[in-house]
Amino acid sequence: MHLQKYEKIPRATIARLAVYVQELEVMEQQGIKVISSEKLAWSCGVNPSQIRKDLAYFGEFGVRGVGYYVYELREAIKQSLGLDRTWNVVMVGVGNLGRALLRHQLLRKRGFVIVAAFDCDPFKIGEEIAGIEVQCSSKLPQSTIDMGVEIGIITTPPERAQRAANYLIEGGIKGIVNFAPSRITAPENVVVEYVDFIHNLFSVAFNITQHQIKGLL
Amino acid sequence: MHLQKYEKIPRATIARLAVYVQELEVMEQQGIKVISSEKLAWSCGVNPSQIRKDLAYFGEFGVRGVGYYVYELREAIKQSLGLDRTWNVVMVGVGNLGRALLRHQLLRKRGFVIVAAFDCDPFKIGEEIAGIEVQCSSKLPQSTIDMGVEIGIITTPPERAQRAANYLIEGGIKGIVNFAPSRITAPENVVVEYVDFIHNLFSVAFNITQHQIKGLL
DNA sequence: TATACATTGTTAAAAAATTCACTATGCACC
DNA sequence: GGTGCATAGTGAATTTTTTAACAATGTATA
Repeated sequence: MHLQKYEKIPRATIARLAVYVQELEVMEQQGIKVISSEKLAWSCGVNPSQIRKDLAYFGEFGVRGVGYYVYELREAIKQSLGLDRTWNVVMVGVGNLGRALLRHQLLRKRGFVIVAAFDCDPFKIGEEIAGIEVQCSSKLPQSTIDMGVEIGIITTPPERAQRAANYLIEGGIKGIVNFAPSRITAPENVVVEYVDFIHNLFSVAFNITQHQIKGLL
Repeated sequence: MHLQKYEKIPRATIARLAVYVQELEVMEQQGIKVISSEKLAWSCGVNPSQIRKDLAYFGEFGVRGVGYYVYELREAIKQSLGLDRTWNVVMVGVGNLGRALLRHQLLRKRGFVIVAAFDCDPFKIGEEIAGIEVQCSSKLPQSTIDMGVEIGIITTPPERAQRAANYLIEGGIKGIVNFAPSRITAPENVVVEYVDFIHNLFSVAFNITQHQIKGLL
């Protein structure tokens, strides 16, 4: 096992590594066996040094004068990110987005297996989606403890996100991905990550506006 | 209208401004009229200076010794981001995620109105979701031109993302939000933004692993 | 009107991230 | 085995972003 240099790794590096994995998989499917940092950089839209630096946090994976072996690099990155295993996930809040995620194939393909789904709406409880039966939220803490679940996904409306988080925390969860557009508070030892694609729409809207302003100057 | 100082604005600032808007709305609902950068910072999980700096890119919105008027600040930020209008959006790819977004209320609430949806699957064409009829992708370029659409959302499988992008570009779109896990190429004048929540799961998984390693040391 | 206080706006310092430039090294071919 | 070439790894320089510190200024009170 490659031993990571003990140094704080930038958040941005983690995000990029995920992109590298993605692109390496595409290359693998295309039958490409070896890739240089320059070509990989080009297809990921980053600088080649950036890639080499990002990888350097975790070890040496390339061959000088040659490049990186696609398969090996991908595996090495996945291992570095802790993705050489599967993670059990529970979901709280079975609305439109929740359903879409439950049915989403890619999650499982990436090693994230949704093992249970919870909602507080009596009309939803008992419903089966993608082979998973929706359970009452009050059962959440005990279930996650029993099943040894480590990650929770929140897809409730924003006003119920904190309550969902509390259930998850009570259930001994270690990390939360919050899709609800609201901040939540959690103890230090619980990792919280926010997903909000409205931000990306904001960003696009802003950049379009900027482009137009620049065009006028 | 507040004139933005002509200076490049960090991407991270834009993302944070979106968070500020979110939290300001929560505060407004709670009847809070005035807020200091310190309190807002606390609830957004950032540093107070950060907030003041972020806002300074766009103008002066606060009152020294008092703070910021919640309503005014929110409006000012929205205006700064180009969100004091509605944006017409089209969607390409009506799978699970696409359907969820079509039914999502928050998009419209934020001023992003999905005016048309396209898919290349004959079984989906003609279907109506949330009041929008799915059309054949080949009609996309002409439709977006006719409707004056500026933003396109791609929710196709990754292998069809580039084709979707090409249609959108042909249709004179100005910005793309790509939910498919694959990079796309577009001309300079088209803004592209990627959304991939798998990254966030990766990040959580990684951080959990790190926590545990740190715990062992 | 002056004084105290709170909090912004802003400049300077610090920290972090990115990019550059160069060194080291593996491979292919002679 | 030696030479040339390509490309990874890395330390230094640069750029960007964040944080801290403080000066400016509006409000409230006497």
